[in-house]
Amino acid sequence: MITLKQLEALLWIVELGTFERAAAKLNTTQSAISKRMLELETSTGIAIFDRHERRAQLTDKGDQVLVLARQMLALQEQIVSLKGGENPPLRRLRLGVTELTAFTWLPHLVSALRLNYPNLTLEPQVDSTQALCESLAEDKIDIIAVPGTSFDSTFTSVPLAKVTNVWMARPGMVKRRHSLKLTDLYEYTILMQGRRSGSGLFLSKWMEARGVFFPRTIATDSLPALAGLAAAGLGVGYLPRQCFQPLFSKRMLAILPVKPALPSVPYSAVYRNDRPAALTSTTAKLMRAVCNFDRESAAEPSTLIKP
Amino acid sequence: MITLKQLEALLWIVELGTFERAAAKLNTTQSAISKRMLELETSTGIAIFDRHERRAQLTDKGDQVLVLARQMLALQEQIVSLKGGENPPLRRLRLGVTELTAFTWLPHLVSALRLNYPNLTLEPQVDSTQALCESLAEDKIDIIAVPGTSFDSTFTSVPLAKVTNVWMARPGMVKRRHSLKLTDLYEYTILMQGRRSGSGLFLSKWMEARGVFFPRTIATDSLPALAGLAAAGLGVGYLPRQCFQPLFSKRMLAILPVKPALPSVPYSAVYRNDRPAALTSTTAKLMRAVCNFDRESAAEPSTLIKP
DNA sequence: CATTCTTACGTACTGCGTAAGAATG
DNA sequence: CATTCTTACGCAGTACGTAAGAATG
Repeated sequence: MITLKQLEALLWIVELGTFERAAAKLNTTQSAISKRMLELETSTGIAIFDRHERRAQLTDKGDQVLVLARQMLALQEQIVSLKGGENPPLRRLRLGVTELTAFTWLPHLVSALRLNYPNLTLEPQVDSTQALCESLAEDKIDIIAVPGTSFDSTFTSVPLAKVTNVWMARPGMVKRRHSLKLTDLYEYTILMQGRRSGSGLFLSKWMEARGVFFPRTIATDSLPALAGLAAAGLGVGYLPRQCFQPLFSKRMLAILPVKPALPSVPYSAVYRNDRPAALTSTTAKLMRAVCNFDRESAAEPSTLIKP
Repeated sequence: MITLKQLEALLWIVELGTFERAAAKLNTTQSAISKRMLELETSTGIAIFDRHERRAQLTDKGDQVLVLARQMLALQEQIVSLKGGENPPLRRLRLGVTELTAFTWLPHLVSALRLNYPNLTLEPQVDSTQALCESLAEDKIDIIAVPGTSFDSTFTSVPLAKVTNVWMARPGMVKRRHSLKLTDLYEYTILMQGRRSGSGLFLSKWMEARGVFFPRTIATDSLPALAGLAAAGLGVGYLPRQCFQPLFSKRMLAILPVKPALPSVPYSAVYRNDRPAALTSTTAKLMRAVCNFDRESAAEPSTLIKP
């Protein structure tokens, strides 16, 4: 096990030239310094000193260790220096969501955040999954809610709800009411999300892997546009069930019983590990709470805007 | 004293939610984990966990500590991973010197480096002190030899020789041969190095501080130009004694016995702390060796070019 | 009352200091 | 022979494990 004491000793040995002087600097004995270095070498398995002369002569690798040791000790000082400094109160949260989220539980989330952090300035941003991920990687955004589950280890991802998509069309447009197969839809124009959207990509891959290729498709990243096209009878849409409940109840769209059902799309909240996570992690928890609540209630989009 | 064990425990507590699970992950007991955290808190003086509920709830500062802890543990892994990797052999050294050095002991240094590192590619660069310091800060150069002694703590500086400047003029140009004062030179045009050069700046400041202002001066950054002007009888030059020995012996320039003597200019070799220093630190030692040798021998510039 | 963190206490062990040993120049 | 790193050995303090206690919901 590497210890900071070992690295500190290494630093002063190099700085002062001998074990003796480093020991004096650290208020201990040469013996202790020597043993710290031996322990450092055995625990890392790296020859740090060139021992064929009895001198504190660094090897090339020891030199590289030294560089990293300096960085670690600098971090240690940073931790200690946190003691004094006051933390500026949380004031800004840049959150990124996809269009689907913006339609459904974003208003809920905003209300919940306002309750928990009255002084918080929210900067929501609606964009494609791809763009959101890039913004997060560039540290231009603090937390995003996107389709997908596995992310780089430099991020933390919290699973949210799964989004269920359904086949829908204008009532009466598709003749047979029961047990449709995917191939039965080949004669229609298929309306679905583009591949820049995470859900669209997820489902496109799933279908490709099973050899399902629709002859005519219209792909857009705008959900309202797709819904409008479907309601206008231009084709069959495969869209998230949750956000079009009002269109179903008004009989402007009907759900088609297609089998097999395509898989539902898992969403995750994702934030960086290398930033303070106090705000982002609680936001992620709030996201999970509000979107699970939503899945059960399935309220109309319009009603969600009220706090 | 902060230990890596403590930080590792902190990481897993946050990752897994409870002390219990962190203990299981680290093959120890909750008790040990609890004590590591208490010790971390007392040693840093920072409240890391919010203790008013019995939960592993980070405070804002604990959150900031976590970010730094992640970085430290990442560095630890980097150190361990050094074990396997082979170090690419040293092959390139970008060294920056001032004009004076280029004239005097740079050839010596190059020979010495060639002896010690036969496969080394040298990239010498001659520029003003200011430009060299900037290049070093931007990591465009590995080591520089410049006037000055105190530098930022992110650099290591090794003292080299002191450069002695002397007043010189064409023989017979200045009437009185003994005990000249600085004010006696006011009637002549003074030839000295510009303020972009470290030595020029150093001496200008020294003279300013003592109220010495020469009415007519010519300042250039080119030493040969100054020497040429002095030899041509255009004025009195204040220039490093070392590099014009041949002009003295050929009676083209004479040293003026001006008192008080201006201070000699200390030179240092400077290199970054945040890069492997194996090559740069030995280069600095070689520099000290060759330039001290030079000060005693005071050989002609032309003879120094031979290895 | 179950979960979860803290405290108490005895133990094992790691790291240290003293002092002697070995290697280098 | 002086300097400098390593080894040996006994000690002390630290960190740990078991087990009980306290606080929370």
